[in-house]
Amino acid sequence: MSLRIALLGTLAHHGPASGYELAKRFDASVNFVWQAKHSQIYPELAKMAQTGAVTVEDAGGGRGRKIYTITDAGREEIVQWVSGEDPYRSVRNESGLRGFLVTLLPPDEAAAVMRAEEARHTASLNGLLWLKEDVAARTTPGSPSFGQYALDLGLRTTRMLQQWAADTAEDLERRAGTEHTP
Amino acid sequence: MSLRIALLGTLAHHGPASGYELAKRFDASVNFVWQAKHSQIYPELAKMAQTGAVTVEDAGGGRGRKIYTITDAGREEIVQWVSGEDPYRSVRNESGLRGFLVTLLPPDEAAAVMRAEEARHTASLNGLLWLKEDVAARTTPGSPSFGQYALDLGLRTTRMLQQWAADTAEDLERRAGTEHTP
DNA sequence: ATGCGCATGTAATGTGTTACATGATTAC
DNA sequence: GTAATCATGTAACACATTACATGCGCAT
Repeated sequence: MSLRIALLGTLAHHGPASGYELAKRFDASVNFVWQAKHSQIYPELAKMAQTGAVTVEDAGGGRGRKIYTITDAGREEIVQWVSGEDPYRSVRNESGLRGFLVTLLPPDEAAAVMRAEEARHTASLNGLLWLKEDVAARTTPGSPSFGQYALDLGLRTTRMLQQWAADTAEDLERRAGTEHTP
Repeated sequence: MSLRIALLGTLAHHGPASGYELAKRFDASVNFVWQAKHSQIYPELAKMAQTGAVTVEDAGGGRGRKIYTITDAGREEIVQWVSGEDPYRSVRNESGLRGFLVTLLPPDEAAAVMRAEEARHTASLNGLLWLKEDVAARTTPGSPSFGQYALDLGLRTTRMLQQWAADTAEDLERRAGTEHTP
């Protein structure tokens, strides 16, 4: 369900697109909250076309390129989902899982793992900051602006993760230093 | 793979447990980074017993209760995974996805959705703070302390999400106020 | 005896990943 | 001509959720 909604949202925000374009947009925006490969996106688009959430039209380019456009029914689906009262929130955070397990390594090795995570987060933070400038440059100030809140969330999440990795690494390094090597 | 590792990690941190206990521990700790239902946990434990990552022993209670214990091979699997160089980090954040889509609602409705999210995060933050006190009370100060970094990550994540929901709601409310109703 | 919490599992279905397969257009 | 990028799809497999099914022990 969530993938379907995420795709509809992307179509609603940025307008009609081909499956390929959609996959790239996905990578460049929703990516830090939801991920999907093209092999999952294509069948989902076909399914949505059948149920009337999107319309398809054939276009040139590549091997039979298709453009998908969201319908009113599709928009209605988004509204229903967003304002829905389902209390369950699915969560998956592989970086966080590492944090759970890192204490099982000796402090010095654990610290190295966390420094690597920190570097990874720094890199994606730079990517997001670049994206933000890019979006700001193309947006009229004061307008609703696509994915503004989501981008903000992405920045906050990445900064938090980076900071956590750095603090954890520091703590582990301190421990490794004061350790009585057995 | 990640579920397997998360289960092994839970066994390594808290010691031997039955599938049922493990499922509850999972809910109470790893929950905010990884989720799993008992129907996924039981078969995975059976599989791990076959490959020698854990050992099983039968115990009383219920309908044939079984206790699982991590082996050295299981610990080695964790170490390999944590220090592994796989750059892919799977992410799934349904709360975040809502943030992406909320701008598709009229500002006042969107604000209400975000206020509801904020309340949800406040509730889970309280749960984590309670958990933290509970853990602190049972842990010797200065010791490595199980899942310390992960709990810290949980607190930071939840606080960040709560703050983001509040800020977003505020912004949306401001917009709803200054709006020229069409 | 009725319901609740402990306890374990399976079956059907849905979602997601990896690998395979194909072909057009553009730049060098 | 050949490599990269655009472009779409399927098949096999792995992972996850929902629903079904069972049974013990304890409290009311």
